[in-house]
Amino acid sequence: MELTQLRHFLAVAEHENFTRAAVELAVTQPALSRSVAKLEAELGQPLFERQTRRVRLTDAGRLFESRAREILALVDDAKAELTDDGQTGRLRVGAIPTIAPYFLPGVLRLFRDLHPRAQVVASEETTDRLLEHCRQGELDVVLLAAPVAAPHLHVETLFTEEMLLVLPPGDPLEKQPRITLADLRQRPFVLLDETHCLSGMIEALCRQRAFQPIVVERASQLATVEELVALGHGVSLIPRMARAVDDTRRRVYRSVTNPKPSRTIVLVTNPDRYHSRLMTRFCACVREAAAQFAGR
Amino acid sequence: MELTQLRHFLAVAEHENFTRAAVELAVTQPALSRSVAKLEAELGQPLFERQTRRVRLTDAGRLFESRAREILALVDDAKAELTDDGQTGRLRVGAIPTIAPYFLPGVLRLFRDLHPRAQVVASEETTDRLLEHCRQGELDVVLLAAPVAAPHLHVETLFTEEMLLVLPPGDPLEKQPRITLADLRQRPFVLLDETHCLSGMIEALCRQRAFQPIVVERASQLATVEELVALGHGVSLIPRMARAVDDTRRRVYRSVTNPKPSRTIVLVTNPDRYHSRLMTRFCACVREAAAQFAGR
DNA sequence: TATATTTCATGCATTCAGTGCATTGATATT
DNA sequence: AATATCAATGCACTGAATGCATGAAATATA
Repeated sequence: MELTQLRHFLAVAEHENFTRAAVELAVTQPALSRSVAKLEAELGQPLFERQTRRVRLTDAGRLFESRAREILALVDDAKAELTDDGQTGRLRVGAIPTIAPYFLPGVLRLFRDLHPRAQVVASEETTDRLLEHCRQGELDVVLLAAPVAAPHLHVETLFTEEMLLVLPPGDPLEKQPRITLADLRQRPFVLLDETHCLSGMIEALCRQRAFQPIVVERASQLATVEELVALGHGVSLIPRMARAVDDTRRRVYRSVTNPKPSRTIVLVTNPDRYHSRLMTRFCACVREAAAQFAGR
Repeated sequence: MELTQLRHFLAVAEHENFTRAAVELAVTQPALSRSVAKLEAELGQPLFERQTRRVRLTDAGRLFESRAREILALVDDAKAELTDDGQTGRLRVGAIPTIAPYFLPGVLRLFRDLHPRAQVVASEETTDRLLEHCRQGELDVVLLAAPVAAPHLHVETLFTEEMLLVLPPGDPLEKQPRITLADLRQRPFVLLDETHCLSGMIEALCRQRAFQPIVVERASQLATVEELVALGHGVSLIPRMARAVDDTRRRVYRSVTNPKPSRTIVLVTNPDRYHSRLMTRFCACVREAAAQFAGR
C-alpha cells in the first residue's frame, strides 16, 4: 500500500467518478482505475461498487475512506511538524456562517500583522461538518456557537454575546422600554434556514418560554434576514456581532430582557493533531479579538 | 512522501546503519541512501546525522520516527480492519516476564482451540516498553501487573494473586504457623533485577512495613531466583502463578499474612486502534484463564 | 605512518511499475 | 436505434527507483 493509492482512492470517493477524479489528480482515467484496482486487490475486496453512471463506495470502502483520511492527515501533520518554522505554513480555519463574516476579519487582521508569510484558508460550514473536519485533521481551528457535542476535541469558551431583537423601523415595540421574549409570542419571525444552528437556538429559546415562534420566512444568510425584517416581513434575533456591522437605519435593534438571549462562542481544536506555532499564535489572536467582544 | 520511504527510514533508524537496514529491507544500500535522502529533501532537513561509523537520528529524526510509526501502525490497522475475517490474522501479545510463562500458555491453549488459523506473536518486555509499544499500535494486547500509568490506554483489572514466601527447606520459618513481613526484616533477600517491576514492588512492600530489605543477590529470571533460594542464599516472594509450576521439593512456599502480599494483573489495550475479532476473542480467553486464577 | 576496513554517497546503467493512448464493453439517455 | 457516458483493458512507453561499481571520508589496525 502506498500513500499515492490512498490519495487516488479518496479522490474517486469524493467525486464518485473516476474520470473527474483523474482530472483533479492530473492523471489519466485508466491510470487511476488501475491504481484503485491494485489497492482493492491488496485489501482483498472491492472499495467501489461500479454502477454504470457512477461509482459508489461499498461498506468496506466507506470504512476505508475514513481510515485513509486519518492516515493522510497524520502524514500532513508530521510534515507540518517538521517544517514548522513559525512563519510560513498553511492554517485551515473553519467557522459557522453566523460567526465567520463578523468575527474572522478582526482575527485575520491581528494575525496577518504577526505572520505576514503565513497562509490562512477559511471555510464556512455547518457545525457538524466543521467538527467532523476538525476530527479528521482537515481543519486546524474551528469557531462555533455552544453547545457543541465534540468528543475527542478540545473546546474553549471565548465569550458570550447578546442576541438583539431586530425590528422594522416604526414597530410598536421600538418605543417599549422593556421587551421580553413573551412580547414576541404573536409576532411573525424571519429566521435562517434549518442548517444554521442559530435558527434552532432561537426556536429552542422560544420553546423555553412555552411558545412556538411563528416562522413566516427563512433565508440562508443573516444579511437577507435583516433585509426581510427591514421590509416588515417580521422580526428576528441577531447576534450583536452582526448588528455591529449594520450601519443602515433601515431597521432598529433592541435588547431583550428577562432573560437576555445570548449565545456563547467557542474555539475548537483537535488535541490529537500537531499544533503548529502558527496555530498557537492564531488561537492567541482569536482570544485577543474575543476579548474585545466580551468587553462590550 | 510515500509509505515505502517511511518504512525505509524506520529500518535505518532502528539499525543506525544503512547497510544493515538495506539487508533487512532486501534492497541495496545505495537505493536506501537515495530513498532516505529524498525524504529528507522533502522535509527540508536531515533526519540522520551521518557519523563515520554509524548514523544517528537528529532531533527532527527522532520526532519523525514516532510519527512514522504511528502512520504505519494506522495503515496496518486499516488493512487489518478490512481483511478481518475473524479467523486468520496476526495478533501481537506482550507480557512482562513474571507473567508470560505462567499465564500465557493457558490463554494460548484456549485461544488456539477457537482460532487454529490465527497467528499469535508473544513478546516479553519491561512494563514501560510494553506500554509504549501498545501506544504505538505495535502490540494489540498487553498483560501487566498493576499499578500502571497508561494514559490513552484502556486498563482492565483481571485478578489479584497472592505473593508467596519462598524458603530453603528446613528454614526456621517453615514451621512457624503465622508469618508476617516483619519476620523477614533481618533476612537476606534474593530478588529479580531492577528492570522487573516485581522487585520494585517487593521493595516497596517492605518499605511500607518500615524496613529496607537486605538484597544479597539479584537474578534476571524467576527460575534463577527460586534456585538461589533453594541453595539457601536467601528468601524471596514469588507470585502464586509461578509457584504453581514449581513441582520440585527443593524449596518450600508459605503464605504471608497481615497484610497478605499480592499483585494485581491487568489487561491493557489501545482504544484508538482497531480491535479485530481475533483480538476480542483473545481478550475473552484471557478473562477466562484469569477466572481460574482468581478462583484460587 | 601506512594500510586496511567500514560505511555512506554518487555516477551510470537497467528495469519494471505506473502511466498514457487507443480501444472495448456496458449501460443509460435521447 | 443512435448517441453519450464511463470504467476496464491491451499495448507501448517513460521515468523513477533500483542495482552495480566506484568514490570519499573516517577510523581501526598493522
